[in-house]
Amino acid sequence: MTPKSDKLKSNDLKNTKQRTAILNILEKNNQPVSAEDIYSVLKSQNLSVSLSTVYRTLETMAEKKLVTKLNMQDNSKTLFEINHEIHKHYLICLGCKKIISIMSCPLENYEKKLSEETGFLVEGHRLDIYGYCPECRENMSDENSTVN
Amino acid sequence: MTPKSDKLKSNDLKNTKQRTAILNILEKNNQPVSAEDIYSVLKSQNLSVSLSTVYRTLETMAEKKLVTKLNMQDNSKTLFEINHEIHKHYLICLGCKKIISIMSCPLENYEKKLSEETGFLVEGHRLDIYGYCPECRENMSDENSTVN
DNA sequence: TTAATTGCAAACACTTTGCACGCTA
DNA sequence: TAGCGTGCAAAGTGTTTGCAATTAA
Repeated sequence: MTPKSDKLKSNDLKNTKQRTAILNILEKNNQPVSAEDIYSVLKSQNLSVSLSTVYRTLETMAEKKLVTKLNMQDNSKTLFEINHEIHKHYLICLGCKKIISIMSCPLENYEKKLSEETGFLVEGHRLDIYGYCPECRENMSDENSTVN
Repeated sequence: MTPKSDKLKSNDLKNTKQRTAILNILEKNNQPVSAEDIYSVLKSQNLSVSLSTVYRTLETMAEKKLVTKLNMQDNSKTLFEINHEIHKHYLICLGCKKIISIMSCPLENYEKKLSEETGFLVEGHRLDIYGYCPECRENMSDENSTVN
């Protein structure tokens, strides 16, 4: 029994080729991906999985905490990534749209302070940092390079 | 000339009753509101403004930096608020969905550090904090109160 | 066997757009 | 009166759902 089927089984999910394939893709990506992204990869692999199955699978896996659902502020598609159970934040490049995970979190003490000051019971937070990655910075300083 | 028409004029926007009305609603609200919210208020005031005009106006005003566009992570409707030109963060109550602005920002030094460590040129960030407001905490401790 | 899972197409919610008319400057 | 702004209806996009057929356990 492969670790993948274990993962499914232990969450009361039947082990189907669709789910395994989707889980595979998520595990191979260290970047959050959209349902459509996954669907495209599956298609290119000639694995027939319908887009609605992709959505349903991702939703189910999110409920089971196998994956994490992310909505970026540009309100484009919802992104999904394997849940590594690690508190993370994201550096989002405004140039190439790359998303880089960062594991450090500057907010632990702040939350405590905030809670004391406002009476708000803090359950969690979402921090995304926007800017330009080193590669895009380089391209920017190159006056004549094309930017879309 | 009212301050409102000034605001529009100085941004090369014609002063129409629709825009004034929308700006009014935004200014009265210290909570971010959706296009639909604004549309409802307008309707209740018997001001005939179509929903598409509300969307178009908000979009235009966002371009002119008169309003700020917010997408919350639950991927519900886009919210808008008057741009106070103040760097803010939001406390979002998971109980009553209320959104509270906070003016302090714990991240200034962190951004600098991050930039040094990663080579990422930080342009900005988005921080939302989730939890329960004092009122909802109270309701929670009240075992028999109804929660939706 | 039988309940969970899937594919398909249709429905959905929110938002955007094309076009003819209206109104501001 | 020129052209920006508006209303309407229709189209778009991303996502969800109903249902009948399929498949894992």
